[in-house]
Amino acid sequence: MSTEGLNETPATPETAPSNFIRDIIIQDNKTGKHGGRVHTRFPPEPNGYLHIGHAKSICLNFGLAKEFGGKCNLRFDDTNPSKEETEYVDSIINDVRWLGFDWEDRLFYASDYFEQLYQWAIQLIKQGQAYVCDLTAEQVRETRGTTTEPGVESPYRNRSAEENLDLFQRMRAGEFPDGSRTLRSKIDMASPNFNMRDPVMYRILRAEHHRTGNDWLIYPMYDYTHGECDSIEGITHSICTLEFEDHRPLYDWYVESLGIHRPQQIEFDRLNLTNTMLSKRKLLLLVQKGYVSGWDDPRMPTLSGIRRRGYTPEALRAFCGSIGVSKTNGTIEFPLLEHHIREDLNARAARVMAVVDPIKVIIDNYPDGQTDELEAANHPDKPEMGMRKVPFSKVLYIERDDFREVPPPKYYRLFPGQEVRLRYAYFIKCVSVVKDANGEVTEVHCTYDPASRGGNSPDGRKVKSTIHWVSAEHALTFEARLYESLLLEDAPQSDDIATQLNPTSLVVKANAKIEPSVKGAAPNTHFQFERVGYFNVDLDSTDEKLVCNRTVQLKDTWAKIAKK
RNA sequence: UGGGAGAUCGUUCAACGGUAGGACAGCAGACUCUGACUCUGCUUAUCGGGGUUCGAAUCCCUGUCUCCCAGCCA
Repeated sequence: MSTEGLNETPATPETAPSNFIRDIIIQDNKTGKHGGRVHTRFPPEPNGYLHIGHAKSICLNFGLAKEFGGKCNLRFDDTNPSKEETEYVDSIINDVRWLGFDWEDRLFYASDYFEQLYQWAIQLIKQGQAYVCDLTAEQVRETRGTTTEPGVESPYRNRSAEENLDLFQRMRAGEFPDGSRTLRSKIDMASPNFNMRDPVMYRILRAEHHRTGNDWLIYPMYDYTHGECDSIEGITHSICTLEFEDHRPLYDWYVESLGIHRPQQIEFDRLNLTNTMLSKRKLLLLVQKGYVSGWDDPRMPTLSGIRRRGYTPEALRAFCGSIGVSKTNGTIEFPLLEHHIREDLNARAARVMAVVDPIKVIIDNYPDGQTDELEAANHPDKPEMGMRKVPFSKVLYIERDDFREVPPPKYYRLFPGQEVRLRYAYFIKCVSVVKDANGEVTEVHCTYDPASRGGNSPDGRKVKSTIHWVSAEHALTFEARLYESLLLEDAPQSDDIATQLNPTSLVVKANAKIEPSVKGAAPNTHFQFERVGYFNVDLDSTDEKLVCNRTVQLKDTWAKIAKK
C-alpha cells in the first residue's frame, strides 16, 4: 500500500547499533530470567493519531521481538472512555500495519480485562491493600502532601474489608454519583514517591466506552491496569518512556501484591524532533482549531500525515533504527529524518521532469508545429527501470529560477548569451528576452543546436549546466503543494499555537507543468521531479486535476552558494 | 529545596578498565546530461574538581547543570 510507484523494495539494512535495552534482553536470556522468552507490546491509548514519536516505540518493540525470535502484541490502553474513540483505534491499526509490523492474532484491549481487573481489585481489598475512599478529588489533592511533607492518610483508610467490598460492589452497581468515591491502594502516604501515596485504582465515571458501551460505571486507572495487562499477556519486557520511571515501583507493587507474573518495565527516552510538535494534545488542537486540514494533513507529524506527504515506511524504519535508544533527553535534528527519506526515494523513485514555477522559453530556430520525441531514463542508476519518451517542441517551460537576466556570480544556468543543456534534449543559447509593462520577463528566446539532439554536441563542447523543461503544448498542468515546517523556526515558546505557525508552511503552485508521461499516476505514486525534489501524488488528485505533494526537497548546493 | 533519571563532536548514538568511533549537519574538493547521487579529505567532544589504577569516558568521592513527578489522564 505504501510503495506504489516505487521499484522493488530494497532490503533496508535495519541492523540498529546495540542499545541498553537490547543489552538487558541479552543479559536476561543468558541468565534465563524469562525462560529465554522475549515478549513485548506496543500499548497506545486510542485518543489520537500515532505520530513519529510512536514510530520509535513501535520499531523498538516489534523490532526487538523480531530480533530475538519473540512476539510483540498490539494492545489498546483504553481505560479512559472520555477520551477514546473507535476512529483512533482504526487509524492506529492501519498505521502500525503501514509501518510494516504484524501482531498476528495478538490484538488486545485493556478493556478485554476489565472483569479480571475488577476481581483482582477485590483480592487486594480482601488482602487489606485497597480501600474505598469518600474524599473528593480536591480533598485527595490537598491531602497528598508536597515534595517535602508527607501526605495525610484518608479518614476512610481503615475501613474493614467487608465494608470496602460492599462499597466497591455498589460503586460498580452505580449507586454513587461520578467522582464521589474511589478505590485506592493502601500503600504509604509518606512515600517520597507520589505514586505510592495511596494511588487511585478506580474512579466512578459514567461515560460510554467505545467497546464496552455502558457496561461499566467504574474504570481502572493506568497504573492499576498496565502491569496486570502485561502480566496476563505474558509480557517479559514492558518498554515505556522515561516519565514512567517513577511509576515502576507501583507497577511492581501491583503484580507482586497480586502474586502474578511480573514483567520487567524498562524506560527509554521519548523522541523529540527539532521544530516538530510531538504531543497528541497539541496535535489535537491543530486539528480542532482548523490550522491543518486534518490528522492526515501532509504537514502533520502523524504517521497518516507523513504517509500522505510521501514518506515511506522503509525510510521511517531506517530513521528509527539510526537514532538509537537511550535515557538521554535529547532532540533529533529534523534533517536526519529528511536524510533517510531522500536516501530511500533516491534509490527507488522514478525520475520525471516537472516545472513548478514556469517561465516560457521559445526556441526561435525550431520549426513551428514540429514535435520531437526524446528518450529519457526513468532512473539514472537503474537501467532496469527503463526509458520513456518525452515530447519536445518550439515552446517550452523551464523553472523561473533557472533563468536570470543578470546572473549572479557562479550562476551556471541560463542567461543572455549563455548556452545550457536541456536535459535529454538539446543545447540552447539565450538570445533575447521579452518583458511585460512591469519589466517582468515573460519570454526567454533561445536558439537550439540541432546537432546536439539527445543532449550532446558532436564537437564535444561542454556546457556548465543541464536544466529540466517541459513542452508547453504537451505538458499537463498540475497543482504542486510545497510544504515547509508547520512551525516557525524560532517559534516563541507559548501555549498560543497560532503565534508559532509558519505562514508559508503550505504554498500552492496551481499552474505547475509536468511531462505527459505521469498522466493517470495513482495516488501516493512517488517521483523525483528532477532537480526539484521528491513528490508524490496526493489523495486529492482526480483524472482532471493532478495534485502532487513535495515530500522533501533535493539537497541544493546552489542555494547555499547563492546565499553567500 | 523530597524523590526519580540523565550529562561523550553542533546534533545523536557507540566505545562496558586498554588507540574516543559512526551517522546527520558543516566546510573543502573530485565526479556528473539532476549544483542530485556517489566519492575523497577536513574541522569539532568525554560537565567541573579530587581520588583508585601501569592505564579511567568507563570504578569511587564531590560539586554543577538538565529532565521528570503532587490527574479521579495515559
